[in-house]
Amino acid sequence: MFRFELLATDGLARRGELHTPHGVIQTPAFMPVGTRGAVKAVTPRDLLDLDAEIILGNTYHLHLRPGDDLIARAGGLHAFIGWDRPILTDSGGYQVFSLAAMRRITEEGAEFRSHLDGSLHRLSPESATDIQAQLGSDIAMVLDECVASTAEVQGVREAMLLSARWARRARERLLQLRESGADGVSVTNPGQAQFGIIQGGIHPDLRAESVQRTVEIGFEAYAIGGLSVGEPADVMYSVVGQTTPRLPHDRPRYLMGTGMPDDLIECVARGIDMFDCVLPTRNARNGQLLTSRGPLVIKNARYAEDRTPPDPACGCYTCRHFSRAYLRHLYIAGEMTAATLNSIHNLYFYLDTMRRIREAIVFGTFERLRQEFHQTFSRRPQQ
RNA sequence: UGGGGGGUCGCCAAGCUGGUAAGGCGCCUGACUGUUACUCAGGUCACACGCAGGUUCGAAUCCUGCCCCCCCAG
Repeated sequence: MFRFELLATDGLARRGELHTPHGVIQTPAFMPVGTRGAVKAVTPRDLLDLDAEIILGNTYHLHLRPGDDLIARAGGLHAFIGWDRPILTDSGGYQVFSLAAMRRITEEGAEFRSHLDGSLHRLSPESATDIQAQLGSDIAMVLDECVASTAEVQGVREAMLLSARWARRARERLLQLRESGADGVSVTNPGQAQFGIIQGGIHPDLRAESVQRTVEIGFEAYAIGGLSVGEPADVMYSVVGQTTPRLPHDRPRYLMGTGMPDDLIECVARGIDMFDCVLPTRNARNGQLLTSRGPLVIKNARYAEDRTPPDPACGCYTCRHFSRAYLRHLYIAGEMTAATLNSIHNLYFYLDTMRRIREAIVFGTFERLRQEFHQTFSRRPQQ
């Protein structure tokens, strides 16, 4: 059911197709994040119009609310949220990191204080796997421990080793579920794939060891976690560049949580096939539009009477119909349509960039696209 | 006309047993990378406290007069 087909390469960049129970994903791919079963501010119809081929959901968040049991009874996450294309569920590993103040880590797993009501919850490699089986996503992630890239080497090493031990348990659990199921666990998507996660911070030797320990377990694909968490961009590129050559050539590589548009190009250039990031949607809600020339802060006063579209080069619904002046007004006035229109634009920009990347790889012009992109795109806000 | 209350930054609002003007909102920037539509960080922000005098070393704070606003009663 799950299958990855490598269609073409251009340098280290790869063009492929990922087959899942709910359809095919063209890679390199960007996956919009829909933590709680919804990509914030947009409708599934918008996502279809944008031609998003896969979205994310989050194990931790959906487990707390509305609960994976409820979702399983509803027929699984796809049925529950009205989205019949592929879904990837993150394991909650990132919440181990982002909710650091509210959790405790042991060999067994992670204990969380719910950010909703303070109640205590446990997430183990096994339960994170069970929860995702009930959600019925097409791709499940193993539970891992993500640490800050600036953490002490020893701590990074321990987290990497723990993540590897957890990965083995998660895999064993999944195989067990595939064999015979388990009491109280509904497997709502028998064709679900499971990705392992490479950790090791910014240390090449730890990354190498993590790859070895994770790959020997055997997963449908491998993700690189623990990046874009504070380290400079060039350090991140370097770690990616040192890690992908060690990963199986015939399996997808998924860089978790990244990034800015130029990050995507640079990491495709280093052999990454899949990305997800909250940046386009979160920043849209905070008034930052990402354009071919760089970030545009739509809330700035300078756009108060600017009747041009956010990005004249963009073909999205927002840019075809609305002016910077109007979008600024919506943002300043606190209209929720601002979040919607901005999110549509940013997602279009990301997805369209991926389309152009895919096309360039096929035509063998990826390097030229990469250079042109850097020539026009600047991380500094522009007008 | 009588009685009561009040006039401090664009708005709201501390201070008013005198000692040399809080804060909030707004506005302007920025941050945001496996997401609480959250939030955070800077900046701007009254040689000035309705007006005019007086007392005092010193007054938004005390005194006098005037102007204006609100409420109640006519």
